Parts: sequence; C-alpha cells; structure tokens
Amino acid sequence: MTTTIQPARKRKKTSPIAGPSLLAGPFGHSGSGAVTQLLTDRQRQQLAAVAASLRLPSGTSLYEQQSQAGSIWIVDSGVVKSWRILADGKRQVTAFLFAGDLFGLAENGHYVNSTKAVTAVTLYRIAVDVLTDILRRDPELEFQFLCKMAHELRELQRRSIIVGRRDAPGRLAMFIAMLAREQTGTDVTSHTIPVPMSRMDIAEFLDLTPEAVSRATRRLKTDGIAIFQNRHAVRIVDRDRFEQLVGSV
Amino acid sequence: MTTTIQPARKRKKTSPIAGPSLLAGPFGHSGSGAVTQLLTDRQRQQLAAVAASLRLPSGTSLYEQQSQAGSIWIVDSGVVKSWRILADGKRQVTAFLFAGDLFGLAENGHYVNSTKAVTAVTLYRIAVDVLTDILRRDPELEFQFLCKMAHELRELQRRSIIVGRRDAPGRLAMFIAMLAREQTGTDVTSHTIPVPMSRMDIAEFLDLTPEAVSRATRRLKTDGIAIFQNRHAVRIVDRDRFEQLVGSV
DNA sequence: CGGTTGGTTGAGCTGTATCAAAAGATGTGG
DNA sequence: CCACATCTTTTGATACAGCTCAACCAACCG
Repeated sequence: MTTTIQPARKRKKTSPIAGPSLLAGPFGHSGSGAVTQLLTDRQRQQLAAVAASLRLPSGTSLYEQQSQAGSIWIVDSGVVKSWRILADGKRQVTAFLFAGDLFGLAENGHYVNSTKAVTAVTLYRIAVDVLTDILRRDPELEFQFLCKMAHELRELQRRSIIVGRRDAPGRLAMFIAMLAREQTGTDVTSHTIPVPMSRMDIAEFLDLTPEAVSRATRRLKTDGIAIFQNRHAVRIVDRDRFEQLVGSV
Repeated sequence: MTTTIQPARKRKKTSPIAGPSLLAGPFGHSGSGAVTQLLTDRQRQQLAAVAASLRLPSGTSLYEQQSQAGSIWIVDSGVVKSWRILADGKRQVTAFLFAGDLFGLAENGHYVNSTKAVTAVTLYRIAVDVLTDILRRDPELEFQFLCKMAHELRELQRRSIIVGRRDAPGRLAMFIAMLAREQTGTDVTSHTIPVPMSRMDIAEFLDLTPEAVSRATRRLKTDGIAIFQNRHAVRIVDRDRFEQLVGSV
C-alpha cells in the first residue's frame, strides 16, 4: 500500500491523464473520508494502455439495462448515476458514482442497470476480456480490484442504512453527508456542498417521492439545519444538529 | 469454468468434507437459480488445507461488530445471520448467509457486523493473511473470489429492492421467494419452504416491526396466497398470484 | 416567448410504527 | 409429567408520516 491520499477535486480536468484511478480503503476505511489511491503508477499506466478515455457532456447515456456488457468503466471526474427499472415500473437509483469509482459489472454478460452522466464527465472504459486477461496475469492488480469491490459493497450497505431510516429529513441529511464525503474530501465543512443531481434523482435514490424530498429540504431550512442556496448547492448552518441528525453510521 | 451445479441441500452433513465451496454465477447468473460451484477440486483442497472446519450449534455467536477481524468465513451448511447495530440503537439484519456464501470481510481490520448461527452450521474459517498470501499466488483462485464478491453485491442490491417496496406483504413475499431460491435450488416449487429464522430476524431484515411481519403473514393467508404451516415452514398455495406479488426483479 | 420538464405546495388517504396486552412457545426444576 | 417463568408471536386501537392526486410556480430550450 504505497501512494498518497488524492481527493478527486484536486485533479484538474485539463491535466495530463495519469491513467485510471481506483479509490478505496485497502480493506479498511472508517467511513470518515480516508480514501486512498489503490493503484501504483505502473498499474495505472498499464490500465491506461488498454483503456479508452472518454470526455462526455452531461446527460450522456452510457449503457442501458439488459444490453450486452462489453466493458467496465472507471470514473475519472464528474458524476454518473446508475439506476434500474423495477418490475412495477418504478425507477430506483442504485448509486451515484464519483471519481475513482468502478462500475459496469455484468450479470450473465448483460448490464444490470442503466447509467448516465449527471454532470460532464471523463471516464475510462476497458473491455472486459482484456481486463480479465490482465487481472489473471497480475494478482496484485487483481487484489486491488477486490479491495475496490469490497469498498463498493460497504457503500451499498451504507445506502441500505440510509433508506432504512423512516424519516425523510433524516434520509436527506445522510445523503448530503454522503455528498460531502464523496466530493469535498473529508467530512462536512461549513462550506457549500455541491448537489449535482436533480431532485428526482435524489428522490429515486432515497426511495422517496419528489414531493417528500422537497418537503424535507424545507424542513431542514425551517429547523435551521441546512439551507439550499440554489437547487445545486447546500450549506450546513448548524453543524452539530446536522451531525446529530445524520447519526454516526 | 468446469464443475457442475451443486445445490446446497444435496450435501449431507455427515459426508466426508470436500473443502470449501463458493457458489455464484461466474460473472453471470440470471437471478432464477442457476448458481454454480466456482472452485475446482484442486482449489477446494488447497483451501481445505488452510481452513479450520467448524461444526457449531444453533445460536452460536461467531464474531461481534467492531472486533478484531482475523478470518474470513465460508458457509458449508446451515444458515448464518449478519447484523449491525445502527446509531439509533436499532438492529438491522444485513444478510442471511447460506451454503457457499462468503462472509467476514473487514474494514480497517475490524468486522463491520456481528454474526450468529441461525441453525446448526458447519463452516470454514480461514485466516486472512494466509488467504491473501494464497490469493496473490493464485490469480485464478483470486478471480473466483472476485466473482463471488460481485455476486454478493448483486444480492445486496436485491435486498435494497425488497426493502424499497412499501407494502409489508410484498416484502414478505419477496423474502419467501429469496428463501426458496437460496434453499431449495431453483424457483418456488409448490412444496414447503423452510423458514429457519425467527420473526424478529425477518423483521430486522425487511426493516419492519415484528407486528408488521405477523400481519403480513396473516394477509398472505387470508388472501389465499401462502400459508405458514408452522413458524418455520411456508407453503405457496396460489403460485401465480404469489409470483405476481413478488414481481420479477 | 409558448411549450415542456422539473420542482414546490396543499388536502386527504393509506399503511405501518407505536403502545399495550393477551396468547403461544420454550425451557427448567420440582 | 406438570407447573412456573420467560421469551416469542400475535392481536388490537391509535397516531403519524409519507404517498397520491391535483394544482401551481420556476426553469430551461427551441
């Protein structure tokens, strides 16, 4: 485990591309932000050699649920949403993916969800057969992928915990805390937290109706906990009560 | 991908131990039951050589949330429940683990949930440092662990979907369907499905109160969909309406 | 600038959590 | 084998939170 902490926001979009990055705790990461680069420079170069590097505008569809899965993807910058359509026709946003996140794992050779760029994004795309070849030859690298998947597992569990909460304001607060962790390095600063996705996306992630999300935002405001300065930025005003609402999961 | 389908129920507890087993779809498994053994006989023997094999009575605690994580575990037979205590003091059952399931992944060297045997179980326990050593030397084996984790990820997503449903009877139906898939090989037969865990365990898994679970069971009965013959066995009476209630996720 | 989509606000309904208590299971010791 | 104590499960009555439906407001885009 060499390497240093490398928050996503520090990487400029215009800088020379260093190659794909996997961010996670090496079988460990306390949930409070210490996410580190898993790959060595050599490994990143190796992956870069076989990866397509894409720069796509906001709103671009990457792939559709059920379609043939030929690649796995890594976020370099920007935000991607992943969702699936349930049997009853409802959408469920299963994850928001940030810099260093891996996505596009297939089931039976088909993608299990659809994905779309929420913001402008830069991505790496690697053909699965090429990747599996490399992984079989490089146990160290493969081990890092394993770590990454363990990380994903824990993130998913975290979402379960959020959705497990009954009250909408609590869910929203946890969501904001997640955004803060994911985007601004460590924990909630008293500064402004960007909220790139739409209310509907949020609702579908938190398993609420858009109405409930709207009322929850108002609730946070009237309670003097957090204020949406505009539709894509929140500011925590009472940090203590915010943390208290979030609860330390 | 050699090997054959090997449902858990077919393995007798008294038979000579063949070594640990990992069951999953090799980056693919349609959700309708085709779960296969991932490991070759050689790999299973290799793991068996370093694994402790345990036979434990129902109710045995395996490890506690937060405790030092020294081993990873594989279920050979029986059922294990995994849960965590949330910030507000509530329990959340994160998973029920069946034959071929892997558990005990650590975060920062500590377990993230507690586990306990729901039934009498036989388990394999492997020290993490020994395992990581083996994995680094054997990319093929490591690749199977990767497949297994991808499988776990999908299972967790499946739970999210279940809990996403608003109505208790629907959640319970999906849970029963899950039990059927997991325990009796393929899909819901019209036969009796064993329900090894308590109502409270079910409630904590489905994120409902025990009362809600109780009422949901009664609902399924009065609607003529499924009948609990006793506390640990259900029978589907109207398969079509059951499937319809479950919805094909 | 209309049209379209996304977001907010309001009134009533549904279903689950809660609180309280009875009925069944389970286990122990006489 | 029964009686008692304990825990689990079920049943009932009430309150509350979010869903639904419907309307209104705001923003975005040609």
